Order: sequence, then C-alpha cells, then structure tokens
Amino acid sequence: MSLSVYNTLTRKKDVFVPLVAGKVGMYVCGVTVYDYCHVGHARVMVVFDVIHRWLRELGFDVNYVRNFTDVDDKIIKRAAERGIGIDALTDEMIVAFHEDIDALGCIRPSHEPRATAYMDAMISMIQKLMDTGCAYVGGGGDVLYAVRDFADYGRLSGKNIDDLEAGSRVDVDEGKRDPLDFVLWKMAKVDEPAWDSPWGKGRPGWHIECSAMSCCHLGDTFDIHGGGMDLKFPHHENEIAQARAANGGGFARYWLHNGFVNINAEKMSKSLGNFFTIREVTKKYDPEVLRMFMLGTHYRSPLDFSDTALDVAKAGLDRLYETKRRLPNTQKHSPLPDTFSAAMNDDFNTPEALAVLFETTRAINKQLDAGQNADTAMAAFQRMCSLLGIVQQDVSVWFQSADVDASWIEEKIAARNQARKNRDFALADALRDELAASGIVLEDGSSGTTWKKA
RNA sequence: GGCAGGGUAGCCAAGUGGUAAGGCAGAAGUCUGCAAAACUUCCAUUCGCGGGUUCGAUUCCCGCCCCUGCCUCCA
Repeated sequence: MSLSVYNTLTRKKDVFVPLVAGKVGMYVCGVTVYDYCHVGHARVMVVFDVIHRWLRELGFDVNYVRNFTDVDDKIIKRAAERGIGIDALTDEMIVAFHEDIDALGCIRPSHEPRATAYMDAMISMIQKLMDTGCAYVGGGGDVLYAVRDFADYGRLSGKNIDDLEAGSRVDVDEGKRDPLDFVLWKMAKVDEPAWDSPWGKGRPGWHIECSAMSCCHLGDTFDIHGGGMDLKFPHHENEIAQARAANGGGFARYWLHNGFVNINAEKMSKSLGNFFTIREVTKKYDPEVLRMFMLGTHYRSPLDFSDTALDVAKAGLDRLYETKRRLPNTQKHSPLPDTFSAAMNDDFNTPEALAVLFETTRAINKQLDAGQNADTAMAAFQRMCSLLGIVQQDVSVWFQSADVDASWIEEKIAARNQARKNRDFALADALRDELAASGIVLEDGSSGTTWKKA
C-alpha cells in the first residue's frame, strides 16, 4: 500500500516517493507574527500536523520545517502603533502562536526558523539572482525579480503571464520592467528596521525568505512544500522562480495546498474581518473540538466554520470518549485497520479515516455489551486516535472539568441515591433536574452513578 | 474577463463505471423506577439541470445553471 498525494504541480494524485529513501523533507509556510492566529491558520497547522504524523507512521524520518515571517510591512506598522520594537512584537506573537498551536495538539516541527535569522542566506540568494541576470535594481532602488526570464513562471498556479497582465490588478510601479516583477530586497525608509546589503540598507521581500530557509534546512531539492491555497499564487510561484533560478533547478517536488476555512461560504480572512482567533474559539470549545472539526473534512476542501459545526464535532468526540471511558486503555497491540491506512494513504483522507474509527467504536461497545474482551479493537482505537491527535485527554478531564463544585455534585448524587433506595422517585428526579440545570448529566450504571458535563 | 475547485439525505461529509461510508439530528425497540450512555432497526430508487457514450453513470464526455477561490496582502 503506497502513499499518494495530490500534487498541485501535476494536478493529480502522485505516488509519493521521497528523494532519499526513508527520509522526508517538508517545508510549510507558517504565519506572519503580528497578531493572534485565527481558525484559518489553525487549519494549516492541523492539516500538516496530521500529514507529519502519518509520514512518521509510515516510517519516514521527517525533517519538518515551518517558518515565522518576523519582518514585513504589517509587523512594522503594528509595532509602530503599539510603540514597541518589531522584535518585542514578534517574540510576543510567537509565544502566543505556540500556546494556540500546542493546544490544538500539533507536534512541533523539527525547525521553526525566523526570517530575520537568515539575512545572509537571503542576500546570498539574491546575489546569485543578480549574477545570473534574473534580478535587477529597479527605479526606486529595490531589487526586483524579472519574471519574464523564468520560463516556467505560472506553472504551479496554472497561470499564463499574459493572462495575468491582461486582467492585472497589480499597481504599475515605474521602477519595474514588468508589472509582475516582484521585490527581492526592499529599500528601507527612515525609521524602518533595516539590514545591510550590497544594494543598500533594507529588508527582504516576502517570498525570498521561504526559498532561502527551505533550501538552508532541506537542501536545494526536497520533497514536500505546503501551505494554504491562497499561497499558490503569487507566493509559491515566486518561491519556485527564485529558488530554481538561483540554484539551477530543483526545489520542492510535491506541492500540497489546504483549502480555506469559510464563514457563511466566504473565506475567513484578516482583510475581510470575518475571522475568529483560535483563543476566542477555545474559550468556548475545547481545542480538541476545533481539531476534530477540521479532520471531518478533507484537507483540500473548503470548511465552513460555525457553532453548529463545532457542536457536531463535539458530539462526535463525546461518543469516542464514551468508549474510552468504558475501557480507558489497553496494553495490547494491534495493527491499524487496513481501511484506515488506505484512507490515510489516499491523500490523507481523514473523513474516511474517522469513519473507520467510528466503526471501531461501535465494535468495541458491542463487544463490551456482550461481556467480551475488546482489547484488540481498543488497541486499534488508541492507535487511530493517536495518529489523528484526538481523544488524547483523560476521560475525567474531558467529561468533568466543569466549573462546578464536584463535592456539591457528589452530595446531590448521594442524596438522590438515598431517595431512589426509598423509592421516592419524585425527590430523586428533582435532584437530578437540579443538577441538569447546572449542566450536569447523571448516569446510573451497574457500578453506581457517574456524572458528566452536558 | 482569465484560471482553478465545487454542487451527494434535515445538517456535515466520504465515495465508486455495477447500483450510495461515517457523524450529527430524528423515529421505534432493548436496557432503566424514569432517564443517560450503549446496542438493534429505520432514515437519499438517488447524487445541481439537460443531453450523450455504455449492457449499466452519481462516477466518463458535451452544454447549461449556481457557488467559492486565485488573478493585490492573505493560511
């Protein structure tokens, strides 16, 4: 059974064969750290976390690199508004990023390079582009990349340079030879953070950082490059142009792009202002709910965000945790169901994988209901949950971490059970209703009464 | 306008040239004092619309309608 991945470059599912047997180099475009992450960012992190986990499960030694863009116009503007330096802002936002993404159960990448730590690499790449004639100094002093000189320009995004120019929304900059040319090195204005370069004090353009950092960590040619759909053009197109021109070919072999998170069928984005930050959402929902919500849709499809959708994700998790509650763990080992592996190997089909998990859940419950040993199925259940990064908390935490007084609940339960013993069901039901009003649900089992959050 | 991706039950969402996974919600039953949870059964003769290819299409082809995205920063 081999892994197939949808490759944006070829527009089809390709069998995944790494450059070096047993090893995978994967670069994912991270975030620009000037504000808190929203749910759209969370999707990229969760999607590639699952991909990362599955690649490791397949036995690959994965070198997973995800960058931080820690210098750009938005950062400079925000830092100025707050009256702090850009480092203070980006340091703060990186800490927040880690809090949010860790909460979502994402394993940290092997490396998380910050753009500002790679100035030399970027400058050296730009110098190579100048040497080969692909780059030039424009009218305003900025160093620009001449897209016309790169024959393959537009291949990744399926665009044709002339079509782009025809419907161009790009501001025509007098300093550019071609409106599509993009900035490699931007001259600093007064009071802006700047670094020395052969072309004067300035800062890198957005695209060059990813080309430089990916090649530094993974080599000129590596396996996987990922990110959100919106990065296909121009960001990834430009990355390819820069890296291939500078290194004489190569660069990423498989390009993976995840779909957007939408709100009312419209893309969630900063510019539209229709976004929710991860921390806003996780105030109301457990982070695992957000993760479950994302796994329920294939990573390349759009995902519509709503409270209803999160409620559904929570209900699904509740069902899985109910099973975990019945059989908290087993030391037994079991292979993954073939159907699960097949789903994951088919371009990381998590909805299909979840279906297998739910089927396993039913099988376990059935066996337990019949008084049979369910350890084998439970072992498979645990492995699947672990690979998907869900159902990772203690059952008691999941069901009982309420903002209520546990001893008060226990008192009510004791009183109710006394009433039940006296066959005073009116009183018993009243006590149960009282707890229900506080969001507590009771369950009378053969071994006593337990409670959980609604 | 150019390019790309979609339209599957009340909702979410997989999928296949051979007759529609899974989840949520809903209905009935088992269990229970009653519930809850679990289990069982039921819940799309049908996959945007119209043609075509085929023994057979939701799945392939053509046309149409609708939605979204990219073409500027964007995960």
